This record gives sequence, C-alpha cells and structure tokens, in this order.
Amino acid sequence: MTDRAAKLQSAGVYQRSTIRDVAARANVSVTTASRALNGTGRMSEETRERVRTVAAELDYRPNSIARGLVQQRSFTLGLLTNDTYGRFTLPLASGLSAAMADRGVSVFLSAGEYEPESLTLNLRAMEEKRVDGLIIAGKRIDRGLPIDLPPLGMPVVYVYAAAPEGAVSFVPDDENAARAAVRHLIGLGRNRIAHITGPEDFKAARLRESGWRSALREAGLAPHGPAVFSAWTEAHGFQTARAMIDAGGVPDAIFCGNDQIARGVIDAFTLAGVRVPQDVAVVGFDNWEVFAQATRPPLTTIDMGLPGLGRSAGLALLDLIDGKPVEPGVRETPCQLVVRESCGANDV
Amino acid sequence: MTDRAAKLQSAGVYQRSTIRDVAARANVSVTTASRALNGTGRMSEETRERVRTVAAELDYRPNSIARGLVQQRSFTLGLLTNDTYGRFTLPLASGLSAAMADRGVSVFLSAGEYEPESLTLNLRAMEEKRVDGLIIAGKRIDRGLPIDLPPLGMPVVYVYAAAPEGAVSFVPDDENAARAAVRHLIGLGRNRIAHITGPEDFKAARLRESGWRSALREAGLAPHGPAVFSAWTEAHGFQTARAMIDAGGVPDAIFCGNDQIARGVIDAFTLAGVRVPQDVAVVGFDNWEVFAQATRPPLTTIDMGLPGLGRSAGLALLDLIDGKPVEPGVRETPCQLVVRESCGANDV
DNA sequence: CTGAAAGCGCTTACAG
DNA sequence: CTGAAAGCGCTTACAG
Repeated sequence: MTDRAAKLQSAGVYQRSTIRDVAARANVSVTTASRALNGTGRMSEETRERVRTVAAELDYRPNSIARGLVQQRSFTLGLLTNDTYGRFTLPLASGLSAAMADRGVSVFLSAGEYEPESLTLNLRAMEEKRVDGLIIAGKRIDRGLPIDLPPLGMPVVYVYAAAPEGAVSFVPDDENAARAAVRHLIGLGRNRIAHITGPEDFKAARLRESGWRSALREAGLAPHGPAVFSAWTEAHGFQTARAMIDAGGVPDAIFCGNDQIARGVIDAFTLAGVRVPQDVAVVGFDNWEVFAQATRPPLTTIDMGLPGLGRSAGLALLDLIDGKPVEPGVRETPCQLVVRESCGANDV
Repeated sequence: MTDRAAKLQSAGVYQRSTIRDVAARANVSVTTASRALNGTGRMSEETRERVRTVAAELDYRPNSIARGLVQQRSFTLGLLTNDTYGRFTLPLASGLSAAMADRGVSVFLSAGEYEPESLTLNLRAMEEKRVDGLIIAGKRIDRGLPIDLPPLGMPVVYVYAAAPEGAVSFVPDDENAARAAVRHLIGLGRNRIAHITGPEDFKAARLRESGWRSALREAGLAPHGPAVFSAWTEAHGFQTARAMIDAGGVPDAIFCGNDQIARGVIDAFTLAGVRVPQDVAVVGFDNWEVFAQATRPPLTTIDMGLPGLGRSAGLALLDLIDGKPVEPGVRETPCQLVVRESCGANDV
C-alpha cells in the first residue's frame, strides 16, 4: 500500500481498487488487464475470464478520469438551458441521460434563467471538465440562449432552440402535429374548426396555425374565422371562448395552441352550459399532464415526445463527437396525438 | 508539437493549450506556472502576473480531469432523482448548479422515473466518473428512491426525500410554513378556517395539517371541521368546496395543502357565486406559478424556496467532501408566504 | 523564490 | 498471446 493510500484509508476515505490491483491478483500485466476488461486485443478466453472475475471480486470500477486523460475524452456531455421552469427541460434531460447512461456517458446540467453570468460560469466549469460536447436547449424554437456563446471548440447540438446556420438541431414537427390534430377532428365529423393559440411572434404558434390551415384545406374546409393569437394562457382561452359564446358563433371544434389555452376554453364553455365534446370538441397541444388530465373531460392533445427529442439529440451529438458524418440542419421529429375524451372519439 | 497533437489538429480537432505551453511562454517551470495560476506558493508578484497574463493570452483552461487525477477529486457532483416531472427537480437543480458553478463544481443529472435499472446505470456511470459526492432528491419527504443504493463510499446529502438514520438531509419546514399561512388568514380577521389537503399518508400533508391546528390553537380558535384529506388534485378541491356549499357550511377561509387543490376550490366557489376573497379567503401551498397565477384571483401561497434548498444541500455536501464536520439530521429550511389576492390582503 | 521529478490510473503504440 | 514503457496534463513533496 502506498503512503497516500494509507493516509487516505486512515482518514476514513474509502479506497477503490485500481487496475493494478486487478492485474496483480489475476497474475497478468496491467496491459493485459486493461485489454481484458475493455474487450480489446486478442487473448485466451481463459485469461479474459479470469481478469473479469477478479475485477468483479474486487468490485473494480475503472477510473474514467484516468481513462479520459489518455483518450482525450471525458465521456461527459453538458446540457445548457435557460428553462428553469422545468416544463421542457426535465423530460428532455431524462430522455437524454437515460440514453447516454447506456453508453457510459454522463451529463452535466446547467440551468439558469436570465442569468448570463451564471450560464457563463457553468460553461467555463464544463470547459474545464473537458466535456466532449454540448446540448443547448431553449424554451422556444425561435430563440437561442440569452448569452452569446464564445467559440466552443467542441461539437454542439441544439434542441428546442434556434440554431446558427449549419448547426445540427432538433425541434418537434409542430406543423404536422397540428395537421394531425385537426385531421382527427375532421375524422370525427367536425367541420367548423377554430384555432386559438399563442403570440404570433412565436414560430411554434405560426407553424401550428399553418398546420391547422393545411389540414382544413386538404379536407376542402374553410377555417372557422381567423386564428386568434395571444398569450399562451388559460385566460386567453377563457376570454376567447367567452367572446365566441357572446357573439353566438360557437364552432363545433377548437384546436388550441397549448393545453393551458384549451383548459381556459373548456372552463368557459362548461360555465356557459356548452357541452364538451358533444357541442364542441377541443384539442390541446403539449400533453402537460397536470392540465390535460385535470380538464373535465380529460384533454385530447399532442405529445411532443420530449424524452425522445433529448435522446435523439444526444445520439447525434455522440456521432459528432466520434467524428461520424452528421447532416447539418433542422431535424423535425414526429409528435403524437394522445386521444382522451375532449373530442368524443372514445364515445363511439 | 507532438505526433498526437499534429494528428488531432489535422483531424480538425481544436487543440487547447496546456500548462506546459503557458510555462514555456512565460519562461518559468511548470511547477511555478501551476502555483502562479492556483495562487499557491510564494513568488514575486511580477512572476505571478506574467504567468497569468500569458495564460489569458493563450486562453488557457486548466484541465480539471488531469487535476482531478492527482488530487483525487473530480470537482463533480451527482444529482440523482426519481422526479422526472420537473416540478421539484428543476428549481432545485438550478439553485444547486448555480451555487456549485461559483466554486468550480459541476453537477451530473440523473433523472429517471420508476426505472431502477436506469438509475443504477446512471449511478455506475457517476461512480466511474468519481463524483465527489451525491445529492439524492425525491418527490416526497417520506420516501426514498425506488432503488436500494449500494454502499456508495462517498458523501451523500438528501433533499426532499426520506433519509437513512444519521444522514444529512434538507426538507422544507412544512409545519411552520402552514402555521404562517394560517396566521396570515387570522391576521386578516378570518376565524372559521378550514383545511383541504392531500392524502394523509403523506408526511407533508400531516405536517401542514398540524401547522394549521397549532396556528388556530395559538389564536384560541377552533378548526372549522376536520381536515379533509384526499388526492393532491384540483378535483379534490373542487368537490370538497362543492360539498361545503351544498351543506351550507362555507367557512370564511380555507388553507389548502397545495395550489392545485386551491385552484379547484376557487373554481367551485366562483361557479357557485361565492366570492373569493370577499366571502372566503384561500391560501395554497407550492407557489407553482402556472396555477398560482392562473387562478382568479391570483393565489396567495407558500413558496418552498427550492433553489435555496438545492443550494444549501450542495454547500453541505461540499463541506462533507472537504471533511468538515456537518451535523447529521434533518434540516428544515424556512419557506415564504407569497401574498397575492386570494385573501384580500392587498385590498386594504 | 524556483524547479526537476514522481506520480495520479489508465491506454496504447511498440516489441517480443 | 503477452508485457514493459511512455505518456495524457496536471499537482506536490522534496531539494536547492
């Protein structure tokens, strides 16, 4: 035992076995032990097995810091986001870290809202840790982070955020998702379909509106009035539905730009005695369960598949890191319609 | 330039400068460069300055992997959680990572719901990265993670989760927060104060109920009926309020166990023409803004200060890692009442 | 005040 | 099929 090991142990620090311990116990060189454990090189099956058994006995955990130093890789990724709200980031991060863990890669999280200094500090800490690459996630698809990143000298993949020219990025396929939602309504026999959504300066709002229009066009239907753009809030949905009632122009279906708007819409109708889904069908967007499950009736809505988005981004980043060719550009990943009861689809 | 450097550079890999580059350019030994950069050792101010200037010129970033290898520290923490929902984890993680970044420490996130294998894999990846310590976060204060952690051989701090005997853990001070909420109501002249909350088998529900009782007792008031325990949902709040109306026993204030319940309560009253806050004041718990801001009127509620909780836990973990004495046990951190309009406090 | 040397725990040419 | 040696980029006794 070295002096250091003795000192650490007497200080109560748990001392891990190293590859030298494994090699010694298995009567092979460190070289052979390394190769046996990593499945590289050629050696007798017997030797490889013996080394592995010994490693298991010693509960050996390779020190990826040491490995990283020689391989010039840290097996580590950074996830940088300005969404501290959690709505997007956590599902995304969990999909990402699950996929990465399978490959021995861990991910650093740096979440900071509106605090450029904090993001910068986190970024610097990650640079010093020599992360192999970076995932940059936002909270809207047409905005980047609130800081100008310095030249990073490492691969970067963008998710749910605006990306610079030539970068690799992933966003949900808002337009097709919207089209699918509206088609669902059409398939249930609705033909006066309105759209209430978020602010027009959000690209997501524009894409969803466009999906709504094109599904109607394909079916030979006219939009029921213009789309009503405003805040992504319940209040917006509530007031707009209220206004429809007052004007006597209630449609037979409403496609909403998000679940909160849908919630407000349903509340307003319920309050006024308009029945959902009998009189008017409602679809949301996001599948944010605290809303989608809490509406009466439960909300049919679009799930953006955020964990899958995180996973895809991570895998693309890994390819980039490995120097594999990755087509630059914006990848639009498919979303899924989650059918509950707000359209009457399950009553048939 | 070494062969490796040449090869990497020709492969388009950005090559960082090392401490040797800095030392050479500043005409000092690597030893001196290291000491100058770290502020250790004694040397002329002039030398130290010169080294630092050169480091800045070369945009030198110390390789914390190499440093970690010799110092047997990775300057890295793991955050393990089974809350993929995001409600608790992300605010907590952002407070944690901000506080850690200030100290050059980065945090790995592993979030996995109900997937023991995934958590195990992530944990193993973190062990191999030699994280200096672990933060284990849950989604209720009386449950641990769904996996039995193997002996970890590293410091651990628990947050918002059950902790084993003798461990260091942090939870919000539910009982005093509840007491403060109820005192607020009493201070506004309310004296028939009911309590609607989550399932009784949640410790958080029991603590909040107990805070409600003791605030009333201190003020010489009787509880308005027994606490109504059930799900943490809007539906529970809605139905219970509805039942109060039907029974003709509407109190003049309701302290709710969370914001969702409060939301349901307010909706039911509004629907029945009972005015909030004029006829009945409502307080929630969580300060979950999508709910607390969306109720009409906006909700007065308790903020648990999750970023601060994450920060405190991180600092305690750092102390543990540094071998400083840390008192074991459960630390109950103070919460804050956020006054909005559902109690009429701002109308005075 | 400054530096040469050893070493952290691995991987990987290179040699046999 | 196997191993001795060099080296990844730092820090830190030890020596002067």
